[in-house]
Amino acid sequence: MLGRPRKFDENGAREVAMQLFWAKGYEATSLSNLLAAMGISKSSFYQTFESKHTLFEQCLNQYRDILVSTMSEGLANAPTPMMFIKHALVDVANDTNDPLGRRGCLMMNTASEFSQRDSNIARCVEAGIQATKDIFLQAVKAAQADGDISSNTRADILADYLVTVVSGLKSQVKAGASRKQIINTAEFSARTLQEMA
Amino acid sequence: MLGRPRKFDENGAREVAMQLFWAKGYEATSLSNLLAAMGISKSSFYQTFESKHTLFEQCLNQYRDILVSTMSEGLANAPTPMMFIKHALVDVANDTNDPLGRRGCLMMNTASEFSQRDSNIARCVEAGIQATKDIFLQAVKAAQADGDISSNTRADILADYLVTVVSGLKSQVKAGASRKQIINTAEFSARTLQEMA
DNA sequence: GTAATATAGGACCAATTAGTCCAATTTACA
DNA sequence: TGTAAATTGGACTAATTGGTCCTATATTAC
Repeated sequence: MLGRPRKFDENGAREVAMQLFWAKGYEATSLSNLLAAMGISKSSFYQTFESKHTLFEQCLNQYRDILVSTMSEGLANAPTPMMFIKHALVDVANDTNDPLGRRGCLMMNTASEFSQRDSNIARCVEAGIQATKDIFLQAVKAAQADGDISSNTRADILADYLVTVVSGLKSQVKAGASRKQIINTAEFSARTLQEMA
Repeated sequence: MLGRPRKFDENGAREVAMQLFWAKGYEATSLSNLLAAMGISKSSFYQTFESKHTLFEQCLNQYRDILVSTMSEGLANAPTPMMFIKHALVDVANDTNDPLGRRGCLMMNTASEFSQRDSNIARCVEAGIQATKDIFLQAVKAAQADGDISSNTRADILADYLVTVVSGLKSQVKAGASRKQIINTAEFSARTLQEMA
């Protein structure tokens, strides 16, 4: 470990970048935006992160990791699997509180921005979605075992359904939906799981 | 009506532009892309459409109009309101057939790209979503009157739910979901409406 | 024929983009 | 003290962006 040590915190800088990409998207986040927010020089940027595109991939992976571990912990710590599921739905309503919450989900935003033109990124997003789906799948199976959800419908179908509804809710928030509306939709969706024959 | 008449079809050119914006998004569609696809010169473009931004707004409105009238006709021509609703859900699966279908919904794409930074566009998108919601609201009320959907849940909540699920399905298609998966989710969602107490 | 308009093409512009490179400086450790 | 590495800042590219403007030409109505 020779030479001058790095002055800024690489992970911290990446976190800042992730927040920016999340709020504005990849293209709309210029290099100048990044440098200003990260508080480093262009030279340091390229030496540390190689390119804007590379940094973005790292941010996307980091977002996925945080999302997956947050959900995993949420499931593990929830009183019941069903309450985890219900919380995952209803909690989206809290995104309506401040403009920052209206950013949507970085993975879905990324799918929207360029799943069509960058197969690398597309695969990354698909893997991320699959990871969240797996957690929902665990939760559904456990809730079915508990009797909170009927076993008449296959767990994997319900997991797909949950991913779809959550991403729909996030989209609606980004498009301007009211808190009340999100709560209503989320609660109804949760009820569908509980009350379906 | 003096002078030389316009050689190209203005509406046709706008339609071509809309398809491009739909597939690639606003920023990623450059002026050169537009000119090439529309088959007109830069001079004609600016004389006819004023600016890229103006043209985009026109395309967005056109998309909304077509969407709304297609849905209205679909509802009017459907054997029953419930079958219209079910079709609206399941039909999303057809978007998985060719890459063109994986473009998602122009209104939701637009919300994702810049609902945060252009309040004009944001209002336009909100109005469009409201318009589709109104059609679902009609359909739900009619289906409730038919007894195909229980009246235990307020119709407007179910309309919000439908908009959310459809936009979630479209997102999933854009993110790479399989046809089978979309069908499963769509059919389950339709069932929730029919079987909820 | 003339006025009015649309056309294509190209010159031009100012701004921005991501990215490279270099020089000067700073900081550590051996 | 010397070497390795990280720092900043600025000069510099090459390309692209949306947009303006001008010229020359074509096509119509009157």
